[in-house]
Amino acid sequence: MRATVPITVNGLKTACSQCNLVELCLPFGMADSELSRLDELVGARRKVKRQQNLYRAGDPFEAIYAIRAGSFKTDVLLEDGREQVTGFQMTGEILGLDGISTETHSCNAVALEDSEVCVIAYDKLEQLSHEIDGLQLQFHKVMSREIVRDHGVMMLLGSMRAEERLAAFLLNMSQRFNARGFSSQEFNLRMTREEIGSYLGLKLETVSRAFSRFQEDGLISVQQKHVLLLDPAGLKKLIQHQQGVR
Amino acid sequence: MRATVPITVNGLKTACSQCNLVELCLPFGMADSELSRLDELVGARRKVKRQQNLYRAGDPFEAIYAIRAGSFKTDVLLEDGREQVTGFQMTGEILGLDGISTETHSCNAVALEDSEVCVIAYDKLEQLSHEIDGLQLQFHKVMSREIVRDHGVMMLLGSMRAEERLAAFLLNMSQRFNARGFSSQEFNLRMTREEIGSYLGLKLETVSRAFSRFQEDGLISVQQKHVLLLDPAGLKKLIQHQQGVR
DNA sequence: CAAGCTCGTTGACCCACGTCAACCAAAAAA
DNA sequence: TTTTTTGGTTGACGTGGGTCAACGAGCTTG
Repeated sequence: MRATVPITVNGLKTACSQCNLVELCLPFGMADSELSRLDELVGARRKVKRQQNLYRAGDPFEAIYAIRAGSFKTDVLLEDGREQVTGFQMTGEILGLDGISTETHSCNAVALEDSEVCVIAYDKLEQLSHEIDGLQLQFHKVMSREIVRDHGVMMLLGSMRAEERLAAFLLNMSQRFNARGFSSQEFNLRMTREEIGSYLGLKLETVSRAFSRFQEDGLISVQQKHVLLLDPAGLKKLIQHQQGVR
Repeated sequence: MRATVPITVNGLKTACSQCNLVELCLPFGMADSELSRLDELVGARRKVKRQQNLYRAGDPFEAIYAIRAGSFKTDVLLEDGREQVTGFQMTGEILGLDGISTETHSCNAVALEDSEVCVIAYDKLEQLSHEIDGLQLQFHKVMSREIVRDHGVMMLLGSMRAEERLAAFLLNMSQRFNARGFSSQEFNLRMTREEIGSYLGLKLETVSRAFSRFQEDGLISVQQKHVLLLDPAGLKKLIQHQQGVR
């Protein structure tokens, strides 16, 4: 069992209008005039240390969270202990949408490194959505994007072979690092082989072997969590032209 | 290539307030006073014949759809022709949410039988959500429920073995038929073994074999699309106590 | 009411990935 | 620093489910 309590809430508010993540986050695409009204939306920021939960399955739903710094994984647990990682989230991405439907969170959100989130009280979001036109649309887009992303993961899990899954995963990470101003070729993964495996429906050994295979084939260079994409086009080709199994 | 055009739009409007699907559909949980205002939401109904598309990946997004009668599947296609069924939808369920994020549908929706949907123009929904308090919340819940459902499918695909997947699928269908006033023990599936297989990340032969195995073990009785659940508890146990593979 | 379909079942065989185990490198703790 | 723990790699081997193929039962269409 991991410690759950020691989570710091710090009072210093951040204005969305002055946040450099604005073009990745909930306010993306909103007019400046609307943007300033958003500043009342973020109640507080909250720090979450590595390995700590932002929330757990079963927790009452009160707020959604925008990642200000760091990264998270979300997962679902079966009674018998099996874990399925349902996603990895980076700065600007929104956590907690699963809680709206039953007013109870249905998955766990765990920080992969020391992180910080903006707490967005859901009732305030609802209320402001009535008033600010662009906010409602943006929020709907965020939820819809999550649904589309989930369909992509189903495609991965249901129809692709191990190496295709890992290739798709690496290209996805690359694209997301790039969108955040980091290199698309070189990055450090924040999750373990086991977590990648859980996400991709594979055992950690299979993930490790696929990494090694890619390196042998000159597609990437890996050392532990450090990844260098030498041939992104090659990875893309692997997904499209490889014979599917299932 | 399948015919795409011959889809009937019929003018006769249905009031949500008089629809018997109200407690399964978007308006679920809304006050009567709010409900009557909803009637302006549904523009028209549209019939979709078996095997025809309600919409296709790439179509511009304009509306979401509530299923009035019949059933659908949604799927995603890879360039090389691989298909992943992302869901099966029944009466009262909402289709088209994937389109909001990019204003373009990202999957295909195909009728499994002759069906009928209520067309809900998205701009009208947005507008009414500003005015009717309960509507916004309900819509958010519908989207959130879809996200939670998707996580469940990821669990299936990523962490369960073939027989567990099929057991979970059958119990899910049973529960949904039951919610619609049909028997939870006996029902007719609307999809083929291949479609079930695609949804569950299995080949049709594996699905067929799992059906046969369940029948041998006295858990169900199957003949083609007709299913009789003889021992739902046994199916449940299979999911919880079986050793997971992945 | 045949003649074609499409869909489902079953068997024989095979392979991608899981399992088990040994080992090493990094990171954390002492 | 040394010790311990955690995470990653690699090999040998086993198996769940994929592949290929034959066949039969319902629908559908003429």
